[in-house]
Amino acid sequence: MSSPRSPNTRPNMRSANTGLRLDGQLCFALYSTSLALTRQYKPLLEPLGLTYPQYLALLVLWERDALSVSELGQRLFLDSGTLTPLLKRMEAAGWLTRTRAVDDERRVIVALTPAAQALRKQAQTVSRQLAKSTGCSADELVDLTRRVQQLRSQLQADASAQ
Amino acid sequence: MSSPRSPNTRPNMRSANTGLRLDGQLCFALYSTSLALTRQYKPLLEPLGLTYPQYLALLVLWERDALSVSELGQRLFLDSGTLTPLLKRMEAAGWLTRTRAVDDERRVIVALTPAAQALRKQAQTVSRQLAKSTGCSADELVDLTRRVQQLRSQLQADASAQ
DNA sequence: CGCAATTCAATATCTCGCAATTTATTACAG
DNA sequence: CTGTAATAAATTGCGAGATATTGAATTGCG
Repeated sequence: MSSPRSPNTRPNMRSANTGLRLDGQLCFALYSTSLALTRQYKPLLEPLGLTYPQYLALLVLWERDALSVSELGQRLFLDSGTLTPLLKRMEAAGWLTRTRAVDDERRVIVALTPAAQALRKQAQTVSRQLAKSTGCSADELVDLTRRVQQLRSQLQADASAQ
Repeated sequence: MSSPRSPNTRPNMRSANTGLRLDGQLCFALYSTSLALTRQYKPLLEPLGLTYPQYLALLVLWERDALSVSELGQRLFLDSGTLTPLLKRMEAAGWLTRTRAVDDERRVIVALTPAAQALRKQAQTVSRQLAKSTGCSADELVDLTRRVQQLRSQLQADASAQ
């Protein structure tokens, strides 16, 4: 298979359509790499009975359990309309419980079951395999992560500024 | 906040859950940033009658028109099962035509309509606005793009190696 | 009490990926 | 050649995700 990198990609010379190409490459790079990462996770998570967004939700809840839907959404940058069906599937699979808060019945508290807590160790194996797939050193991963996070912050600051 | 050693982020020494946290941050950073970018594009693309993946397909076709479905899929890293309904919607919207190749009737050739070609100029406006939203310099964008692309290549090399 | 804000749920549309199917082409055995 | 098997390309169906819109229940405050 030939490399997907197009031979006429020259970031140094700036032609008239630089703006379109440049942004095209950045948005597309993030998009396609995120999808590639999802594909990479899939076979690792499948034996555990998890999808990739479900795994991300567990990552959050392993660090801080018993969050409300909106608190979880803040950490995942996802809407409640996205989370509700996802959490229902996870509840049906036995990973968590959804109960109304006693002090405020509008809030739904999401709490992990013992099964989900026991899963944490296996997830470490998954994450180690993934880190290997990236072929990057720990320092490279940290640096890249920080840059991408910074970009996300910028985008959100810009979005809320409007 | 640009000190080389952030005080609350210590990637080098860590306890047992290092791998899990590290990878969690990278995969999640890419995932959430890609979604944030999609959200940023949405209001800009909506008046044009385009979704984000449709815009990406146009980016490819503006550079090289008259591709087959699988060739387009190779450039977008997407399956034909994903592209077929997307392309049908774009055909219904009048952006492109889908015709069987005369020399090999298995292949479906996707070609832009004049309307889609005329859209290219407006898309440059969109991309300029986006570049502004990132708050990054052109050099920063180029560098970040290259790193993310490299990560994608690594992931795919690893995936096909299995 | 009445009204606005908050929180989640229900619905509809568009993506994504995989597996199974259909249709076309190619290879090959006879 | 010819018929059949293998291969290739696209489509279809299914389950899961994201998003926006709408709506309903709850809370808080004037």
